[in-house]
Amino acid sequence: MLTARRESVLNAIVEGHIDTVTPVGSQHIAKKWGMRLSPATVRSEMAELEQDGYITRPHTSAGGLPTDLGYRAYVRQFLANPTLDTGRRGAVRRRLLDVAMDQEGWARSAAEALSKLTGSLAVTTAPKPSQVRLKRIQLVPVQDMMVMTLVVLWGAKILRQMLSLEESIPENELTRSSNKLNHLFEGVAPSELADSGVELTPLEEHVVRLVRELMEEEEQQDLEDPLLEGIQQLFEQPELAEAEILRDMMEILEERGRLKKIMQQVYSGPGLRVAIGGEVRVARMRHFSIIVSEYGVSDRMKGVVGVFGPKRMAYRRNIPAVNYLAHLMSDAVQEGFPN
Amino acid sequence: MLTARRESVLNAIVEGHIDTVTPVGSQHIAKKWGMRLSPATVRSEMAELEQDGYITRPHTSAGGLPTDLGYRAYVRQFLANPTLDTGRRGAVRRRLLDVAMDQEGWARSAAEALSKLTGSLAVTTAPKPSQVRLKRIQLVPVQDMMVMTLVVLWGAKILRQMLSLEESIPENELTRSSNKLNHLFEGVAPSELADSGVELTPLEEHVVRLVRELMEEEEQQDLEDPLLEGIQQLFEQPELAEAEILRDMMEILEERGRLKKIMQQVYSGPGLRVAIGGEVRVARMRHFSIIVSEYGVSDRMKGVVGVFGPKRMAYRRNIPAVNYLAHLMSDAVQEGFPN
DNA sequence: ATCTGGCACTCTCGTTTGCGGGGTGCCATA
DNA sequence: TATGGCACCCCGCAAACGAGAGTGCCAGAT
Repeated sequence: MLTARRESVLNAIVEGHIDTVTPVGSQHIAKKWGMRLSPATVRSEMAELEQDGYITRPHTSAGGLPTDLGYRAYVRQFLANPTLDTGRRGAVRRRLLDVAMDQEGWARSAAEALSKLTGSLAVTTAPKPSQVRLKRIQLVPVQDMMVMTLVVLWGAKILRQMLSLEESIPENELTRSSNKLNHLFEGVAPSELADSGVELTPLEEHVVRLVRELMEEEEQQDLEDPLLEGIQQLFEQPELAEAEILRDMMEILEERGRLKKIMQQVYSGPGLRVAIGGEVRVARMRHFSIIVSEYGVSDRMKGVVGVFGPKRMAYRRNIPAVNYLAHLMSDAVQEGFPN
Repeated sequence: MLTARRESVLNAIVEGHIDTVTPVGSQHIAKKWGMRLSPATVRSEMAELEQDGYITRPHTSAGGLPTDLGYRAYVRQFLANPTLDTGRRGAVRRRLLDVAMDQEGWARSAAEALSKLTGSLAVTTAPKPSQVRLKRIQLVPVQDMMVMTLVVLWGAKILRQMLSLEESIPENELTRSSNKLNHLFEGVAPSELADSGVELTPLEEHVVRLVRELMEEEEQQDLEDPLLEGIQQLFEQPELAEAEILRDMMEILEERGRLKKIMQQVYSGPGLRVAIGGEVRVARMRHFSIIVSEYGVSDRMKGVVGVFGPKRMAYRRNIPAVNYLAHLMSDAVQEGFPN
């Protein structure tokens, strides 16, 4: 049973640990408490908390450290109503609605704002339309026998691929082919990108196949690649003195794909989620937590925004911040910006 | 005076330090030497080397450590004729000439190859034409009042920028404007992108101005952004146990621009350069070295390729490797590939 | 004139030892 | 049920110590 008082003790332990990094003992808590409880009483509560799995001790007769479960109980209270204090809102909002940028720039600047707001590593993905549709194909000759295929999709995403030809093809013919394909296939989904009923030249066939492949690949990903902002802040964290933890962090951040996978595992639907340490089944995450929220217009255009840091992060501050940014970004997307 | 024997001792110290990480003492050297010299003799040579600034000692009565000057003298011998043993060449060469990729993919795969070859962090920049010339402008409507401007340059570089309009403009008019501008300005340099003598609509004026700005910005950079491959290898290096060194490294790698600036400072012209520790005037580089070579066709299309690592890196292996890759990449560029 | 062995000395590093302090668990008591 | 008291635990730090690696220098051998 997690009585009210016991929960307060747990809160004190978590927050104590968050700012001191060390295990926190009963005296500390009793003191902070305003002397309404004696250390001895706190100790007995701590014994219960340990029994129930909310805290552990690094060794007998040491202070308490929150377990994942302990953090979870602590975090619960912020998930109920995560609103950011109004003070800091203005600047961020303005920044995000102001400039005309492409999606990636926009998402990056959101990450920057979030990073400033939280003092942690912020992660965003650019908004991605749920349907990949062709906007335009452009064939640009870059050299004899070599053509760059540019594919513009709905939502201003650009794909490109080099294409080497068997024979030289004059520029105006390339233009003609571009136009023809655009006419035939404007707005189609990848699956519709096949039999048009119209005669195609070998080059055009080739291009259609290529574009289809690119679009299918694009279709399989349901998030854009994550953008990180504020890596240096992470390096300030004292836990990284531990070589092993540092290594884990590097492995997670090194390859963008890895972080993306983790976020996908965590967010699963609208609303804000927190994954604490081992809660997400990835070994390297053991010492870290991640707060993730989806943003956008569900089933039309979405992305994710979040904060990554040591388990010992400032949830109290970060959860509302992520939530606020998710709403801001959703609003922007809803109003059709950026797009 | 750096006599032959003294130089050999220096070599032994540097190589000894490279594989043991620790200061290296006279016995070690005498042993490795094949017993042709006694430790005492070596000691007296070391005393001279210290006097002349080629080595230091962490404290009295400790082994020797190469100074930047010491490394410099050591490295000199590899700069004379840096050729890679033929064994490893084939695979790399094939990889680089094989696939049809865009420049960035190509440069990245070169970095990958170099990283594999050296076991270090490899850096490349995609080849960049010395002249920025317009290939094509494309205006793509992404939404009412919002147009994406795509600018394709010679060398298949793509720039893009969102453009918000004052009034809605129908798609076919955008296409017409694209065509008109392409006709007028195909192949021009940024400076020629002004008075065409032809009447332009306000939109077209705006686009021309925008394109010019983008191209001018592009023109100012003489290198593309560096691509890194093999970061994890760096993290294996024992020097990074030192928190301060780790921090320096992060600062250097964190922002691409910083590394780019360092490389620009170092390479300054064709041929291979090595910057050892403090030789390049950047505080964070104190514990690191970088080997850089320009590649490409001078004054037409160039990039750089290099290896970054702790001062204690395997110069003997890395210098020929970088040199080989630079030649390979130059050949490829010369043959007009990639392009 | 150069190299070498010997010797005293220095400095680092790992281990051991002792101790203070923060912390606990338990019990008797208010 | 909460509290104060008390014995005890264990970590972290500092001092002490010895072993080992290495030097500088000198006197003698080549």
